[in-house]
Amino acid sequence: MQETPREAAGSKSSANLRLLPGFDELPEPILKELQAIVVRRSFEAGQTVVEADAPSRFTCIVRTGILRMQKDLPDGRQHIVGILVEGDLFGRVFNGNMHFSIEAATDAEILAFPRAAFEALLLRSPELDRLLLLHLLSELDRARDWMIILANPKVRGRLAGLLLLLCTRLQTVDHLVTVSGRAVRVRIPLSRPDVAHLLGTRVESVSRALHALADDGLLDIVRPDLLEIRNLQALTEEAGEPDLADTASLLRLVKAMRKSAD
Amino acid sequence: MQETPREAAGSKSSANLRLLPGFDELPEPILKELQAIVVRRSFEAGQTVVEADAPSRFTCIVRTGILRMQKDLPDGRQHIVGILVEGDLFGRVFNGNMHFSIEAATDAEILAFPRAAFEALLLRSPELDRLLLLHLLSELDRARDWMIILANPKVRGRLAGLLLLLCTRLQTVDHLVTVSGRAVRVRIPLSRPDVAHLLGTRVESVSRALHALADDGLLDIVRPDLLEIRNLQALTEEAGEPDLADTASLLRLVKAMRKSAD
DNA sequence: CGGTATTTTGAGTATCGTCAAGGCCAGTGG
DNA sequence: CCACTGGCCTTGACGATACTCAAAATACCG
Repeated sequence: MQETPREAAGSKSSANLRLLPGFDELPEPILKELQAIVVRRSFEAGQTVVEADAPSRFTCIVRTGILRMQKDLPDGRQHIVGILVEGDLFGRVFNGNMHFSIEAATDAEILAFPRAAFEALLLRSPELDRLLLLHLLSELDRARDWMIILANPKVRGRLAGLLLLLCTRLQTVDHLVTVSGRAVRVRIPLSRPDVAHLLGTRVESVSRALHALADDGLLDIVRPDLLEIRNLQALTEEAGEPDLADTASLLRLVKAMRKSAD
Repeated sequence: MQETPREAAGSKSSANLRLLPGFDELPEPILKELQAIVVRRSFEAGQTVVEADAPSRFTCIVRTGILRMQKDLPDGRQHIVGILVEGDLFGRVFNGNMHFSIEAATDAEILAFPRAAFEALLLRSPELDRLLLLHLLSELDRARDWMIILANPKVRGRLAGLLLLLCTRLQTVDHLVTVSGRAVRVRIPLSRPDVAHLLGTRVESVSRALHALADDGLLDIVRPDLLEIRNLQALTEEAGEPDLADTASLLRLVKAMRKSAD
């Protein structure tokens, strides 16, 4: 929140917190209080949302768009350690600063809760507290899924893992994942350098791996940032991640494909 | 907790919870209640502590030894996604099963809290709840540190990152890290296959990378599992992780080296 | 339609994975 | 006490993969 947001204020009605995952189960008074302190902020692609190691004055939830979580190195390079999408939560609570900076990968809108007020609310509401706890647990699981993807020795495998992750995570987001005919369309909301960095490789290798997958018929490259996955099954095998295959959300995707194919 | 522990019971006096990080700040009555429900369990190296996707009946803290967190694949292979050491916490709370299994990498002792009782306590004690929250946050940070290490394109760099991580994390554990003269001695509590798997590579490459670092004078290999790091600075450069260098704990190490060298 | 940024392709080299053989150490049994 | 054995770690050789640098092609934007 160091940069000046393009648009500052947020009215209570503008952001219906109840629509956020999990928030619909919070008791009415807590929701009201949250509504009272929330501020909506907009960022353009490329803007810095939070600087690393800066005292975090807000706890935030992503409303639209995609953010990049990264570690900045003194020499100017930066390591991407994750992406944040709709419904994701970030910003420290209680103590400590974030060790990572956050940038808008696309134009984005976030809901910010002033930290002090949020923490006070957290202490008073076990439900909110529990919501946060559960969110952190799933976040942790996802970080470990990343580790598995990154531990794949071949770029092809890591790329396949990334694509599957995008399929499962971006399903509910915008129109990034759509099922058309026998294929799944995915729009990749990251530039090639970002993808390369995320996978611990170079743009050239990403390009080659992607085209290799295309040559093998696993997917079509409609545009550099728009793919049509033709063989989800084969992709999970490339990723060496049978577990990603039976993710509930991926199954739903397959079902949607079948239905769409009829 | 699927396997039969070698030793079952645990007396209240046997485990002083106050010694665990953070626990000393809990209010007296909560500590008492925790003492009342805690069970101490021992495992031999190689034993399974928790099976993946099994309903987790305990929330646990590692007391001694080292555990391996891994994802089991249907074909029998397994991906290591992290290690747990003294003071680390594992086991789901509130909902969901762990997606990972946990095995003892060395002989280990854990403190287990029956889940129902622990969760009840969690709801009553904001302090305990907050302790858990903070723990999860730091766990998340560590998972992201892992991602950065794994994103290093070269095995040398990943290995360097692992060694630094071990230096910072195992400092307080057993006698795994000691400062002798101008060097830091590290005992690696993992077999070569485990290290290779963790770094997404093969044992041969680990061996070569390690000996390459030794040839360049960054470290000495006393025994395959016992290293003497001679140039911490150069190692951080290999890891491409300047941030690991100014970790408070690493600085303490350097200071200890200076003092020891005098 | 031109100019810029991004992506792709190409060629050469370094690194890594793979397979196979060799060395080291601890435990076993003569 | 010493040979034998099996597990781990290391070394060597070769092919596959990926990184590097350079150039071309494509997409993007005015």
